[in-house]
Amino acid sequence: MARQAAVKKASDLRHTAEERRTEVLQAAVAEFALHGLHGTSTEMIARRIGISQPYIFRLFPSKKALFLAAIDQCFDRVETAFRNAARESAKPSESNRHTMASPVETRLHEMGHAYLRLMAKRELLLFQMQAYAACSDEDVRRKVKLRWERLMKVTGEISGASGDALTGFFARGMLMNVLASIRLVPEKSPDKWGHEMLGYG
Amino acid sequence: MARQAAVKKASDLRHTAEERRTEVLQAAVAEFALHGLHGTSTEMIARRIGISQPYIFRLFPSKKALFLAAIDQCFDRVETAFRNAARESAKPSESNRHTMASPVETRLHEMGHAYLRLMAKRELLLFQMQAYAACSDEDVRRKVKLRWERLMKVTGEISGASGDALTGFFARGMLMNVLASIRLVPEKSPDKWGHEMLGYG
DNA sequence: GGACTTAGTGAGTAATCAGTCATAAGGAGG
DNA sequence: CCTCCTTATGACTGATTACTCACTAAGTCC
Repeated sequence: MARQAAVKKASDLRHTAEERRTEVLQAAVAEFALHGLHGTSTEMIARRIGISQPYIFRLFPSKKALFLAAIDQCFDRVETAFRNAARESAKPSESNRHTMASPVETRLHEMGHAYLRLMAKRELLLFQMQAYAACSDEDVRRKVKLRWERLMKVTGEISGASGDALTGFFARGMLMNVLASIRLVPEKSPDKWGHEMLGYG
Repeated sequence: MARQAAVKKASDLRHTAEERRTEVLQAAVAEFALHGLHGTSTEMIARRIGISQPYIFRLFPSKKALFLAAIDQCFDRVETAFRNAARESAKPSESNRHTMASPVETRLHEMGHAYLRLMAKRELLLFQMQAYAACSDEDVRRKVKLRWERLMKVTGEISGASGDALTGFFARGMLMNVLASIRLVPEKSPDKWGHEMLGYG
């Protein structure tokens, strides 16, 4: 509290390199989400957290390496959200006790909601689109492909969903991504829309 | 024919401005598809068709204007393909005479195939992803949103599909876009995959 | 308090960028 | 031949870029 009037730098204190790396990664996701790999300068990322631009290159070997790390972080967050949702839906609760749905359907449905909640912040959503767009770069493509395969595998395992239901699940997710990117949402309330997107239309 | 040994420029002849505009637009789609709005330089576009970079700015007021024109062109191509597919599927043919499907299903199915054929070239596919990614720019977003609304409306009208079937149709399309962008195709043959994507899995 | 490590920066560099402008050059009509 | 319009370019500019490097300063251990 006493620091309040320290005047100068936003980042008064020295942090550990690991803390900084985390900060940079977070800022990178936010900036890359808005302007993409080529549209984002390392200067923009640095300014966002109040460090000097050269310091980025002490923490990450190159801009692309930072972008690749951001991809990993985003897929990690989705994967974690899915795992938590599946674990939650295992125990009976107010959200699923009144349905007649099969456990597989319940789990998928819960995971869909978790995805909606994650994407509501728009940052992950937009970054995802930037990652797909940057796939002409072979390194980016390799990483995104790897994480997609893993995500589909994991999702299938923890939900128990078959190939067809799984395809439908991801298809709806991707449509939602696009429509949310362009802010095109059916006239009805977005909540209802999200609900329908999950297969309850 | 006599010109063959003229040595110097790829574009020997002078063209009309309108012809050039078309060439530039085509080249722009190809380059933007690979490297995005910010990753593509006007120099790259110019080189692709053998004109000087400044001449681009005689034909289009700015790089962004060119990008916006490219968006229109791509949506036009999809829309045309859909219209043709719907018209084709109206008359009985070997591709639909043996099915028990309703006319609406037949039309949607045919339009899905038309989309697959369009996207097979990958150029439109990748450009589409770049357009979505560039939607943090308000002008881009407005244009893409407008064309999406129009495409959904037109698709509904000419196929006769209801809201739900339509959502499923576009959802599958978007999943296909993403999976094709990252070249992630189920183990099975891509043909079969495409077929399943259209709802025959 | 001195030696050493780690966090962090200021100043620079060579390259690339979108966009401007003066001007060349091809072709059509006289 | 000359005139005139359109197509097209070379040379340029000021801004921005990813990335480097020599350096400072904050902690830390003895």
